[in-house]
Amino acid sequence: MSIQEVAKQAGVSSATVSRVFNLPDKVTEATRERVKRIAKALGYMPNASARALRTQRSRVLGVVLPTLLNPVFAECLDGIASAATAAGYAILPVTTDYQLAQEDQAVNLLLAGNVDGMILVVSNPSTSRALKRLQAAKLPYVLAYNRHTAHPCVSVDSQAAVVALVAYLAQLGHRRITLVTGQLAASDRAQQRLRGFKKGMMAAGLKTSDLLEVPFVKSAAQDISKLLLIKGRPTALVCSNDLLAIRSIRAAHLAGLSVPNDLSVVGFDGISIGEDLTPILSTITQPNAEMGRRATGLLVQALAGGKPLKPSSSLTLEHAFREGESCARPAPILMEILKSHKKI
Amino acid sequence: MSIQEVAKQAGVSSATVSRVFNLPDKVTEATRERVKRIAKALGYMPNASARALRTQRSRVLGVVLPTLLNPVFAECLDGIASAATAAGYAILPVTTDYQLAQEDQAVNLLLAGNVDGMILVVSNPSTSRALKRLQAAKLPYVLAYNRHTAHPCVSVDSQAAVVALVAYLAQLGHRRITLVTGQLAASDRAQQRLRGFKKGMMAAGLKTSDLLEVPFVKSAAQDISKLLLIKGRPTALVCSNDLLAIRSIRAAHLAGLSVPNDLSVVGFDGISIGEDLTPILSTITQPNAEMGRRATGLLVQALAGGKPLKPSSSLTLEHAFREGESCARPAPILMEILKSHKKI
DNA sequence: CTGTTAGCGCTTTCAA
DNA sequence: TTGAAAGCGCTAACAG
Repeated sequence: MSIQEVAKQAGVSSATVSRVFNLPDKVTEATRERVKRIAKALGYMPNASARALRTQRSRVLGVVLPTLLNPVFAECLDGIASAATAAGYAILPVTTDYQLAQEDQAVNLLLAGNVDGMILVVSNPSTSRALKRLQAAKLPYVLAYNRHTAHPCVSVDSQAAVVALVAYLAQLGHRRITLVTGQLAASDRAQQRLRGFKKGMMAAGLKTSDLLEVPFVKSAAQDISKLLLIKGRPTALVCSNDLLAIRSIRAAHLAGLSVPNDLSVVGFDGISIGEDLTPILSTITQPNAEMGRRATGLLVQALAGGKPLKPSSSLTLEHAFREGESCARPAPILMEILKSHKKI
Repeated sequence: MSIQEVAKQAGVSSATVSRVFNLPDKVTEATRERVKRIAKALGYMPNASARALRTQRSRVLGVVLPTLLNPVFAECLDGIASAATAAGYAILPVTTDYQLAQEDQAVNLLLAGNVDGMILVVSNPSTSRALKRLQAAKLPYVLAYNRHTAHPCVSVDSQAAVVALVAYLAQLGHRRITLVTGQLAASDRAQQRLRGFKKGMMAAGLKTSDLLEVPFVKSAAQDISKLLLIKGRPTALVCSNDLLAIRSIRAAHLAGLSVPNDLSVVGFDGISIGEDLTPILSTITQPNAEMGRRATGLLVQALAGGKPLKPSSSLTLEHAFREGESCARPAPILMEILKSHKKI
């Protein structure tokens, strides 16, 4: 079903049919209606490839994400998808599994796919070769979650969030707080959160060396539970993301500790499932879907204007602390015991 | 960077350049290498739209899913994405939020997007208008999760799984088992699981009327907890999906019951996060990523053969029961109390 | 307001 | 083995 067929049936030229769909004002109402009717009857749908070839714009947005298995990114993609659809764009998502090599491949794939622009979450904007390629290709793009002065980003201020969180925990009475993080090298977010943690600990006058890097997802709960079995164990865990927080709660269980009575656990991300858990996950929430929507909005706007997206158009969205049920004041008795251990 | 440019620089015709990439055997090694070298130096990438227009195949697969917010489908999409990429296809996902109207729209959108085929999870294959359209358009497609003799499907035998599950619970000693389900009308899976439940209860000689339909996600935990506060409450909950199971565990908590001591909760889906929870979710697991991969494989194969995908090529994948920690033998004392309540 | 026409970049006969 | 040329379906000057 091509435009020619419709034109023939309607007794007009293909140009007129094209106008009916793209510049309806430039066609008489009479012909417009007739053409529409016939097009509909024939089930005509414009050929996207032909249109893209002719206009040099595919109306497709590439999306590069670490994984869909972490609900953070699934939620974000959901936001991207809805905003893109609303703006008349299709999306073409690719995952990288946090691997730099795959990041490169992903960008290549999308470049080859003629996308008009890209939304991406990279490991680290400073070192990403994929980003360099993108800039070389002069393709409009926007980063999500990443935060870097040299790139247009939509993100939250993770560092400030964690600073405030540590202050809150300290104020609750926690003195032994450990940061549980995934591979620091794999994510600038993890690094920012670490900086926030150090800063917060310093500000609270607490020693800041308590950090547990959990590189392997599989053994995370075991690794964390080991930490909880030692004398002078932490009374609170600040987890770099919600998935780690969930595993930390499991680790507490494995170590025979109850959350939040024996151990406070706080996450970061605000994945929606956290609200349904028992205990409800205490966490710093990010507006994940909104993050995707805003990133998409920025990109679509840039595309419409034909302008390159400037780093100065970066957006910092609001985060929030969700109290939840996995975080509490440390039990006074527990504090005494731990203190005495310290003295030994 | 067009093929013409490469041709000119290499001193050959565009046809030869095209052959170098598509039919390399039909070109002398010498020219092949030279063209490749120059193409690489120029950063040439074939234009996907032009190729699609010319060949009438976009190498894009449409994907229609209810939502990305349920990890089941995120996991499945992950499988689809990896299989599609491996086969040289891009994917174009659209979500329907379980709405029939959006299902229609989604299919239209993808049809307009010139996809070569579609993988979809619909509400109900029997009644789906979207599927009719697809068939009318003669576009190859395959359903995932859905199960219907008139369509090519990749699924698990939910009904049999639940029959076996109920038998297992009965054998553990449970007599009061309630099925917790989402909107039955919105999903054929829910209906199949219900059938399995009824069949299983019947086989175990238990009364089968215990069913709780929870239409609103928001209030799910509250709704379920009400059920748990009545006299003669169930000792086991069979949940139609893992998200409901998670909310049921919360409901138990709200009702002051502990899982699995006071109440057994079993889910359905096998979302990966279930293994990290405390208690580990007892559930019937489906191979979600594999489901996506197999569906993609079937579709890609059909596309390669130029054959329509027949219902007879449907695949039933293996499900399994994951014991987990949210399911146990009912406490004997509890049974006594409940029995006495029944007598009152 | 409408039609004619050129051509987007690629693949694929057909000839050489 | 390679090249010439047509044409996929559409849009956008340009002319009328």
